[in-house]
Amino acid sequence: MMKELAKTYDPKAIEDRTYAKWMGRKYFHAEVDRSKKPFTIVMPPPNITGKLHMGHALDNTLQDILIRYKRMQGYNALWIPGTDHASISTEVKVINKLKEEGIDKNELGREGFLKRTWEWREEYGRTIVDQLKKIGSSCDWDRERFTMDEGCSEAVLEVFVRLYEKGYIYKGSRIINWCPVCQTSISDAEVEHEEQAGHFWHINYPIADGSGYVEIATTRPETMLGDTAVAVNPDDERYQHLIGKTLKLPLTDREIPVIADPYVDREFGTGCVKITPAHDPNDFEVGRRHNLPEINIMNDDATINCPGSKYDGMDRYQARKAIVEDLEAQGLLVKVEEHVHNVGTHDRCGTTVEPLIKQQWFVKMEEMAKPAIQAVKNGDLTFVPERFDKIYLHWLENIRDWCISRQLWWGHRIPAWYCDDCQEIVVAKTAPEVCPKCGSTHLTQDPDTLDTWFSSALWPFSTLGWPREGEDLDYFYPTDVLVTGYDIIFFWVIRMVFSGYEQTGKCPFHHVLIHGLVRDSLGRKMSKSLGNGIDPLEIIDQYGADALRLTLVTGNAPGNDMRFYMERVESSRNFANKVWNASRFIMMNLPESQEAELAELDPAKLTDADRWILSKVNSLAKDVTANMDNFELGIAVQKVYDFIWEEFCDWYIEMVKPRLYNKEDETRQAALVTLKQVLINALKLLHPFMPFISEEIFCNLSGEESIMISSWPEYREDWNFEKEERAIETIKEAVRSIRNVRSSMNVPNSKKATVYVVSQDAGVREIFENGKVFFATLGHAGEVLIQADKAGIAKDAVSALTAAAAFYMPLAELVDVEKEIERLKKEEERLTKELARVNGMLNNEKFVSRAPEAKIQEERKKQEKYTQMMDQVKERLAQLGV
RNA sequence: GGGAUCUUAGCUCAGCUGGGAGAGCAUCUGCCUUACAAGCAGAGGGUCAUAGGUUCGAGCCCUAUAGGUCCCACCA
Repeated sequence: MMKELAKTYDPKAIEDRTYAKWMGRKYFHAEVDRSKKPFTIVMPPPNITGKLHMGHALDNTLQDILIRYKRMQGYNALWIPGTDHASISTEVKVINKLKEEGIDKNELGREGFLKRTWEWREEYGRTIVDQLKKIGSSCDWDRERFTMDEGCSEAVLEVFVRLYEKGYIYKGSRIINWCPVCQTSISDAEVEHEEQAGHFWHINYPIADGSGYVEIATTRPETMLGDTAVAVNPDDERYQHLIGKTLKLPLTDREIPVIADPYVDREFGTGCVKITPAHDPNDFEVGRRHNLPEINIMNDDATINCPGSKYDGMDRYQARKAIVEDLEAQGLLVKVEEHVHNVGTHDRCGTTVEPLIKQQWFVKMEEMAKPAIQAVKNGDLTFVPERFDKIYLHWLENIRDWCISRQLWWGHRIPAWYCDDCQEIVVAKTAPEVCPKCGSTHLTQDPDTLDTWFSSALWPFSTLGWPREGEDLDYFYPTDVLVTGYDIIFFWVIRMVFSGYEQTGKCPFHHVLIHGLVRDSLGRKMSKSLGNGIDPLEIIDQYGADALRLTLVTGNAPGNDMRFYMERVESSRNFANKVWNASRFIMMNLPESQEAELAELDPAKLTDADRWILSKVNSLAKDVTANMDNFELGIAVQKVYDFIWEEFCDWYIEMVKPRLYNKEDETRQAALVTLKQVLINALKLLHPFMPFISEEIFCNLSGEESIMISSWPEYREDWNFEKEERAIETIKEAVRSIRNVRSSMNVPNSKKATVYVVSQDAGVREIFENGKVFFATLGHAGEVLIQADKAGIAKDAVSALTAAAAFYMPLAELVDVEKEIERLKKEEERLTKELARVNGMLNNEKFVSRAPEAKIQEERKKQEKYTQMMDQVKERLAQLGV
């Protein structure tokens, strides 16, 4: 009985079953094993805010490729999966969900809200895990983690306390970015600058002594309610007389001084700047330098806080309008200019952020940034592609303190307690019983939680058991590669690096493989609001996970964005089908009873074709391995693709068919063994990219347990057959040339022609003698006659010429002499050009004296070849009377 | 304002350290050849954005210019 496979590849019938098999056999699980080298990847934990999108599919496909490759190479490969609590994003989602139920967050209270959020987490965390499994991720689910699980939370507390004790975490009243909608502080990294068309309002501030006005310009007139000075440049001769004078702040009854500060750019605007320390980061600095009062004029929801004024309680934009109108009414509005400026918005909700002065917790960055900068400079940490070095370094070299407290409930609560009696601050991993200063038992924990990235920053080691010492940490840490998108280098990669150095003394990973965004076919970001997102699961459902993975990993360079086309998925699916059918063909021919005998490959019985394809798959393994090691995954899989489709299917399988069909052929066994060997090796090289189909075929074919625990093909000297490679390439060229001629003459395949092969070179004749059969099967030849001269060949035979030989086919009734002359002329033209190029190079003394010897030899060979071909063409043309 | 990146076949993109321009899709012409029509065989199609430079040799390195995309930045 022959093995029968379905005619087309059906991923659905295979994928879930295969994944379940892998899980059942614990192939993804890794334990400390000192006899093997570890290879570790931590998964960037997807947010539990919803479903996986195409970006996740890409990110995890890349990681899975690397981890499967290393596992096959014999490493103890560990890929740690997990999810992120994503504090603010999740909190917003849950709030919205509650809203739909008519529940307000505050009604529920902190406890109740957290309970609901944990329920949310259970549900979405599970969905995400299921989706990761669907794409074939071979991560160790026994080690699945969550940023708010017990271990990660302990790590967070430990780090917070350590940094606090070291003075690296402090609480302070500083200007921070405030989101009036989310009602929380956010870090600099979370502010997105957006160019907006606005106005530049020029306003006169009257000088208190009545001697005139000072004209200032502002884009945010409402903030004038909080002005506490007007600044000019100390060197600005225009305004020397104003320094020290007092101005009447319009719309208020306050008077403010004119101060001199080098921050002011004399060239910009009027050269006079209103200073609002409580609502602008620059003004804040100026204010602190000059001990100016900081007047907060805004509530947390961005309404005006100005008791007693008509603007009190107004929304910020409403107030802006009212203030401009009032100034105009008083004749103080000088002019209004159109002005495009950058406005900071909150990356989660798009709301314009307000700089506000608040008590917050900060991480001092200066010291911790140093080793992270060094890491890239001394090569301990490399980015792929390299250009991201600069982005990383630039950010770190200009880093500012990190605001880590958030006015949210979902997240790690800040481990700080305040004594109700003496206001002492106690920072500790567990709640203190009494105040260490006054002994009071009335202590209240800080209500705030930590920035979600505070816990993600510890992910590479918290997931391995840190802060507890242990075998896992010792063995698997530091990890090897981090795979992530360029969009979170600032948020995450940088923070992991400095945290890794600070807490463990080591860089948490050696390489960062950066990928871009998956965009829609028009190049737009996939987004909910546009509705242009493509669900990876739908693609898997329709085309299979392997097709999706292949699509995501090909046709784009690392770090670049890619467009997602259905046509590309289809072409990936077609490749899967090709692999499937090639395998089906081979298995149909394998006799089940003799499988055991097939295992061994007897070099003595191999034909040129066998050796050629073995040699090809051998160098393929070498090339692909090199590409994998350089993280050139797209190039690697492209080579496997080309090999399987072109060399193996279109050439080798076609060449081998006559031997298979003839049961008496004494090289039949060798062909079968070679087919099987080459296919197995190709499947192994393909496995990291297309795990399901490669597993299914491999197991059917080899009877072995699983391809994912088989060994990665290595280059072997005994499969290096240069002579046979050349022989088969010569034959391929001949076949192509014959096909070409037949096609241009519209000779139907059914018309078999006698082929005369003419070459004066005995070695060449031998090659063709050995490959005679290929003219019949691949070139639709009848009889094949190999000879040293043109004896017996009809004058009107059609010719096909290659460098090695000339081929003549007497197709008298079909010959179109005009056409053949035309073809030969074209060839002559081409050869003339080629010869001109080669001769130009070789006649150039400078080339001959300076180019490497190998290159010169190469060109000489070409010169010889083209000259030969040219002679043949000329001879043939002469024969035809031209 | 600073920086990165891109400009290659009709479309989308590859092209690793400089040594004769590639793929997929699309187009055209033949083929249901007993693994595959999700296939096979063939063909057409590109002064590699522009201008200089380095080099024996440039899609690749350098400089400038134009256009696109993105990131960073406290010019009110």
